[in-house]
Amino acid sequence: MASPYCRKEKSLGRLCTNFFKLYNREGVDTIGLDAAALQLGVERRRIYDIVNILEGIGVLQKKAKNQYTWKGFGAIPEALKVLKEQGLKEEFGTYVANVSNQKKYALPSDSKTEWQDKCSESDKSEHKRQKSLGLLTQNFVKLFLCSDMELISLDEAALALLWDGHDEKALRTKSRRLYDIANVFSSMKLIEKVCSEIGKSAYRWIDMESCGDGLSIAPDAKNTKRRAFGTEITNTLVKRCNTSSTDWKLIEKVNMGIHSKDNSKAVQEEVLTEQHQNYGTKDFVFGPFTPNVTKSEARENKNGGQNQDWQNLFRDYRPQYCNQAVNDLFHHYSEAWNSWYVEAKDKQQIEPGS
DNA sequence: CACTCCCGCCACGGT
DNA sequence: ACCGTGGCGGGAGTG
Repeated sequence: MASPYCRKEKSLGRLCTNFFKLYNREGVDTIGLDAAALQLGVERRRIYDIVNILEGIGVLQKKAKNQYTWKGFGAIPEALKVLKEQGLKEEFGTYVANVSNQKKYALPSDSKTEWQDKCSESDKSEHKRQKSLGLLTQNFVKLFLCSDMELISLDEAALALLWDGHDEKALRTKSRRLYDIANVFSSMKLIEKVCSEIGKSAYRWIDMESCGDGLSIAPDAKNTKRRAFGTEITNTLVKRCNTSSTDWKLIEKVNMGIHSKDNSKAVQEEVLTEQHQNYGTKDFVFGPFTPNVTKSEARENKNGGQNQDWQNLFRDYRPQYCNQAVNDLFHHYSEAWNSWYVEAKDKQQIEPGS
């Protein structure tokens, strides 16, 4: 039912986690934005945020209108490598260093635009790209990969990447995007938030190779707040102020094919083919194969026995959660989905016309 | 109060 | 016109 508003539940980081739970598995190739929004229970606008950030690090690639190709975590290392090369060429490291040393005004605006406007410019779409979340994401990554700074605060990142030399208010506005990116990255365990005693928080890049696949749930000895991917994949659809007004009716309609917009058919098909869960009630559950695996039997990853070479994992292109329990869960779902799907298909043939 | 960042308005470009 | 996309910043939530 209408749960009370909880900001954390609605965070981009959480959404991102859910996004992965939904798509980071075998057999996923194309992602439709409508379906994603429906299944994750968020507005379309938020999907754009996630997608743009993920595209920046190679996890997704735009395929067509409304559609993205899922490249998966396996694509990250290569993307990072490219970004690092670019960044080194553009001398990102020195920029951050300057910023952190001299605080403001360290970055001559012309030299900044030098690398921000690397490619052609002048044309409008390029200008737009310069301000895009995707590019900011990539530049943010470069800061970490190309400087030898252990910790980078968002302030510093903002100064390095967004400071135009005078407009402080604009800087604050643009900085909001860095928070977005940082949250997504945190949920992916690409970076980690670290608080100094002064209360200042900064981020540390997590070297993926040094900790298993970097995307799994860490053994977590320290009090680093690493997030675990749970089993709930919808963001609660409770608005900040006004309660209710969830779209479950719409979801049901789409699922049942009685939505009246012309693109409903497409959406419906998308949902039908993509969704490996089933829903129809307000409280999202995993449909006909509700997990009976709350505590999965496989739990032998104690000593990080799987921390072998994470790149090997990717080599056979089966980037999965290193966490066995989550893996098993997905395996369970896809199995269940398969059987359910076949069953449903048969039924449809028997009673056509829905 | 400062920091964080959700939310949705609305501009813009493509169809 | 309409729709997909996504920049942007107001202001709510949090510590």
